Amino acid sequence: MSKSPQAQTRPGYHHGDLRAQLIAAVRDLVETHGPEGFSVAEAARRAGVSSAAPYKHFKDRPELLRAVVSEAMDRLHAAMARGAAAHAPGSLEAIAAIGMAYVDFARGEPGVFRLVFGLTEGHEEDAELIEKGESCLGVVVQAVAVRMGLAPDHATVARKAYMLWAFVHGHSFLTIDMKNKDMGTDTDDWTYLLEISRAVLGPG
Amino acid sequence: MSKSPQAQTRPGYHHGDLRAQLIAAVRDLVETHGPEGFSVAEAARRAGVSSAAPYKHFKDRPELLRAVVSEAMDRLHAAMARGAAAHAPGSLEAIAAIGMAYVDFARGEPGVFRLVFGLTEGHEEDAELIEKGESCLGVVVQAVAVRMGLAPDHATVARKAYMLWAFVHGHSFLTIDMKNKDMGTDTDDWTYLLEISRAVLGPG
DNA sequence: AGCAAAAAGTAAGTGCCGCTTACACTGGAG
DNA sequence: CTCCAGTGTAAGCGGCACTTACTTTTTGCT
Repeated sequence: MSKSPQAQTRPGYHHGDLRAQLIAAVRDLVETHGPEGFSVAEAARRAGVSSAAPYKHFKDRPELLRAVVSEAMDRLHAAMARGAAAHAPGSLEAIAAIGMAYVDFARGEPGVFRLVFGLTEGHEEDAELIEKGESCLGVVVQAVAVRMGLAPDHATVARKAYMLWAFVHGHSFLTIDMKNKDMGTDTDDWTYLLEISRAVLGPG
Repeated sequence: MSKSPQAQTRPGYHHGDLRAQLIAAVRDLVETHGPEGFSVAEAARRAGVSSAAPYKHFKDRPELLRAVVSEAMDRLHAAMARGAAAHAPGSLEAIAAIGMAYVDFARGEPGVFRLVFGLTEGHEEDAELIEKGESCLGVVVQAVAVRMGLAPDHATVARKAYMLWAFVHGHSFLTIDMKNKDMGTDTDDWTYLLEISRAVLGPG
C-alpha cells in the first residue's frame, strides 16, 4: 500500500504521473465548470500537488490546455474513423456516421469540444494541433472520395467534404448551445446527417 | 474645451456616458486581444475611470459581456435583414445573402463573434439574448418560407432553415479559425452559400 | 556502490484581476 | 437650500498565473 493517494499506473519517477493526472483534472473541470471556470491552481489542487507543480510539466496555462486539446483530437479522430468503418465504404450511412461521431463528441463533452475549437488560447499556431485537425477532415475527405469515385485530392471532393464538415461543425455547436431547446435527439441528428449528405452528394 | 479626455457626445450626468464607452472598449479589447485577453479593469482604464466604476453600470463581468453580445446581435440581425432585402424575396440570392451577412460579421469582428457564441458566460439563460438569437434565425426561416411557398411555422421550413443556418454557422467558425489557410475569399463564400442553398432547397 | 546531476516537488512572493465596502462629489427635485 | 439618488474614487480582500529559491528523489556515469 502506497501512502500517496495518487500514483495510479506509473511507477515512474517521484510521486505519480502528474502530467496525465493534470490533464484528467482539466477535462473534468472544463466539463463541470465550463472552459472559463477552470484554473491551473484548481487542477493542481485536485491532483494533490502544490500550485507550482504544474509548471514543471507545462510552460504555462495555454500549454496545459493545448495538451488537453491534443488528446481530445486524438479521440475525436478515432471516433470518426470508427464511424466510417462501421458502414460500407462510400455509403451515405458511412458519411453520416462520421458526422454522428462528431456530434456525439460535442454532446458527450461539450466543454472539451468548446476548448478544441472556440478558444484562441494559441493553438492555431501549434503545428501538431493543425495537423490533427487536418487529419480529422481527412476522414471525411476519404469517405467522400470513395463515394464520388475520385481521388481524395480532387477539388470537387475537397469542396463537398468541406461543406459537409461545416454543416456538422455548426450543428454540433448549435446543439450544445441550446441544450434546452426542442430539436436535439439522437435520431434527429441522424436524419439531419443523412439528409445533408444526400443533398450535398446526391442520392445513392 | 473640457479638461477630461472622454465625454464624447453625451453632456449627460456627471462625467460621460460611461456605459457606452465601456461597451466600446470591450469590443475593441476583445477584437485585439481575443475574448480571453480582456479584463474589466483594462476596459475601465481605457475609459479613463477607476476599476470600480464599471460596477455601477454592470453587476459583474458576465453582465458587461452580455451587454456587448446583445448589441452585437442587434447589428447581426440588421445585417442579415439587409442582406435579405437586397434581393428578390424567395430567391436563392436572397438566402445566400443572409448567409453572407453572417459570414461577413464573423470575418469582420471575429472576437465579438466568438463572444456571441462560443463562450458560456451565462448568456444561455438570458431571455433577451435567446430572443434575439431566435430573431436572427427568423430571418432565415422567413426567406425559406417565401421560397417554398409555405407558412413560416411549417415543419419542413424550420428543418431547411436550420440546415442552412448550421452550415453558415459552421462555415463562419471554420473561416475565422483557419485564417491562414487557403480557402477563404469572399467570392468563395458566395459560391459556397449559393451551392448549399441550392442543395438544400432545390434549384430554382 | 557512490555520487553528481537532472527531474519533480514545495513555499513564498509578485502583480493583476474581480469584486466589495466605505466614502466623496454632482446635479436635480422638493 | 437641502437632501438624495446617481455616479465616481480609494483601498482592500481573496484568487490566480507565474517566478524564484530551495528541497527531495531518481537516474545515469564511472
